[in-house]
Amino acid sequence: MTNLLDSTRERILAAAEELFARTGVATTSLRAITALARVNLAAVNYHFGSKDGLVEAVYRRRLEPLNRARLSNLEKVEAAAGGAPPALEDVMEAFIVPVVKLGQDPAQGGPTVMRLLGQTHTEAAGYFRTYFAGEYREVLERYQDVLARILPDLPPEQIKNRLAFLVGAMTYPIAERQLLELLTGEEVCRQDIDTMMKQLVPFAVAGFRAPPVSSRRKRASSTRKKSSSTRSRQ
Amino acid sequence: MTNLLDSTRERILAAAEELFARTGVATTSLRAITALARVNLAAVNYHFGSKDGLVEAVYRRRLEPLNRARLSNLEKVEAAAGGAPPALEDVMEAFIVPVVKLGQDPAQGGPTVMRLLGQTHTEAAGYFRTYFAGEYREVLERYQDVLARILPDLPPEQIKNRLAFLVGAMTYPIAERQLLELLTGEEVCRQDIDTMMKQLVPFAVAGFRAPPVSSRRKRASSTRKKSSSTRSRQ
DNA sequence: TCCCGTTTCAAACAAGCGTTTAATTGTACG
DNA sequence: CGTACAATTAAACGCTTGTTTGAAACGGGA
Repeated sequence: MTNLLDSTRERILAAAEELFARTGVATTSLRAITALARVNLAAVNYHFGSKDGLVEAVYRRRLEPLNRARLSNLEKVEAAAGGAPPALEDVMEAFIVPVVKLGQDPAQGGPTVMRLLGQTHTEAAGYFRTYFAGEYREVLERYQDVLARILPDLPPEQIKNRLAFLVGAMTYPIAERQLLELLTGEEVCRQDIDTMMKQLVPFAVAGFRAPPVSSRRKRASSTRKKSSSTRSRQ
Repeated sequence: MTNLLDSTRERILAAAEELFARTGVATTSLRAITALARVNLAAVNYHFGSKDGLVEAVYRRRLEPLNRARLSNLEKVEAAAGGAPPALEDVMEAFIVPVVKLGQDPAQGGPTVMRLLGQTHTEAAGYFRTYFAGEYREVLERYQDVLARILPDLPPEQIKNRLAFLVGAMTYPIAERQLLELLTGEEVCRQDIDTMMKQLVPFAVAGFRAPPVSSRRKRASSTRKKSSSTRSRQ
């Protein structure tokens, strides 16, 4: 049967993860993967059936623990709060911190896997849709429910939107770390992603606490006076 | 010389934009593009030199006006404020609204181009790095300077980080609209992207106004050991 | 030892890719 | 008209892609 270390299978997964994270799924050939893994080309089809099967395996290995951690973190936060709505900041951390830990722990993939996750919602969107949408949806719905209790004045669809903002704010800097370097100078990159993700917590907390956007009137007064310009053309 | 309507060139651009937005650059073949444009295969290399040249042309056509609008919007906001720091909300709108307008105006590309832009920072990152990094960087630096004046207590690197959060929060829902549908139900998609982007403004305003994260004291690490005390703020 | 299922291997496969060629058509101008 | 240049076309180029094949090597149980 399969060895516990299963060198071939594991090395294919590691090499594929590395290359997928670096240059994307579509542009990574099986030959590049098997060369890096120092394994025969046919081994991929033998162990994973197809390239698609390999892609699914690569992502599943990382996404499942991540989603499990997010759910269990949320349960803990709720349990600690008793029956009352938990603190918004705790909920944000329950969602964000598992990603930070993923990036910190080489056994879970380390920095490489962060870039891999960043591609989940773009390059690998097809596979994601096919294989993981259900599980991820469950996670988001759970968080949405809790957030609705914390922010009873915020309409459900605005909660959903802000959750999407949060996912984007988390995903983009992870995926585009090196691009960010070009765009904003080196300082963003000299600090590690962990620091950045921790700074995301107060940003998201404040964003969620922003007053609801009233649907009939275009804008209600924000937290501060807003004078000056009428809305000018583009 | 080139015709003003230049049917061949324009139809290649339109078809490529459509397919790039739908399935990405790497997985879109020149044959698929020319078939959709009902144009000969060799026309791409004749008019654009290579596939890379086509990719650059497709993105340049949309990115240049977008960045120009963001810069001129910012100038207007600053001019309207006189010498004083402009309102944060105006600055956020100056950054976000051009994207909304892009999605509303079919002449500028409409919804298709929104998905295209969503891929800018992932799939097309290579081309982006090569051709557009400089221009985009200039835009971000200008905004960063203005934000530094509005939020003097926020360290520059945290401004950069929050700008990255903003870009992500804007990019992701645009790029992954259909994925969002699967994840959070249909409501997110029944409303249009424009509404969503407008809701992003107060979210981002509040996020930027969040107090700076002090660098020396680091938060207790995990969700496990943490009192769920409400953080006083706002 | 032999056997048998599992795993590895080199080689080849058809299909699709971006690009190039050389010939043809279209079109404006002297 | 005829010439010159721009644009289009069908066909082919060489190369890479994911996948399959059939044989070789491995590794414990009888």
